[in-house]
Amino acid sequence: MNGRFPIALHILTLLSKTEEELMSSDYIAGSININPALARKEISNLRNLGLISSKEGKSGGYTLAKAAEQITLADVYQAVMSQPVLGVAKNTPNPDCPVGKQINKKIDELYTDLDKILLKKLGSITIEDFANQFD
Amino acid sequence: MNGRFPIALHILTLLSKTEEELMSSDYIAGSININPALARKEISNLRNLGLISSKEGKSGGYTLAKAAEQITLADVYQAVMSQPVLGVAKNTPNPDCPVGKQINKKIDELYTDLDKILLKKLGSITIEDFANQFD
DNA sequence: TTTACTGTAATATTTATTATTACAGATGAA
DNA sequence: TTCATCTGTAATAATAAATATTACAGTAAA
Repeated sequence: MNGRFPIALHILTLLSKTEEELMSSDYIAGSININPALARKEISNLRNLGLISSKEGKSGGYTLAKAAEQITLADVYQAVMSQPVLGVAKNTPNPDCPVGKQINKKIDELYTDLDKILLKKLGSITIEDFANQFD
Repeated sequence: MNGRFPIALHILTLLSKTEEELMSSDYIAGSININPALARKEISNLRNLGLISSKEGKSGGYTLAKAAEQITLADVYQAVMSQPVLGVAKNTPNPDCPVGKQINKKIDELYTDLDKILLKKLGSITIEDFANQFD
């Protein structure tokens, strides 16, 4: 996984802390300490996935699109992961070698198993759970 | 995780296929289709961890340092992972924000949990198991 | 003493990530 | 109506990480 998971989780946690009022990308970016455009980009992704609502224009900003107890860390994980956790087997091994010939397939199967296990755990933790750890 | 896991797993799987004879880095690199120096670098790491034995000089090469059923994928995982699977929370969030102040710690705790789960699964699969999937 | 290996460092190249800049479009308020 | 403030998004630049390459010293067998 990459640095997007912490960022997405941070964003959603912040939003869960303010029920009604809209939060700006500047504020969010300031809390995470990243560039506002980068924050907006990730928010955009999260919005496309139905996790965040936005309002444009003056005094616009963001809120959660659903209750914090209805968003799990599995949603976050899937939002930011383009590839399986353990990375992709991106070698092109020698097809004349019995091992090389099949190893990518076998590694993919393993990764699928591991992903399932991770998702199960992540699916058991909601944003509400996570956010409740903070003061 | 990065591309090193597939490479290390490939190497150990290959070695498990030849009981006694030594295998050269050229052959190994050829099967994986990577540079021999890169293969030797990973092998060197695996050797330092007691998973591979090597012999220098003419007709030198590599063998497993222990039986394939005594090496698990958790060993491989730990050999190649310097960081937790999900990456490190490497932002330096705003310490004046209650969330920013503590989020790295909380994310680290989560990652530790997830790592444990992955290691449990990986620890249940040996190189022998994995290699037996191949013809 | 030549040949075929490993061991390792130094460096180059490529790829991925992250940051920055810029600006059009939307909305509310003076 | 026009100004200020915000989102949305693209284009680009900068940085960091992964991977590949080259080179060669050291070791051991023949």
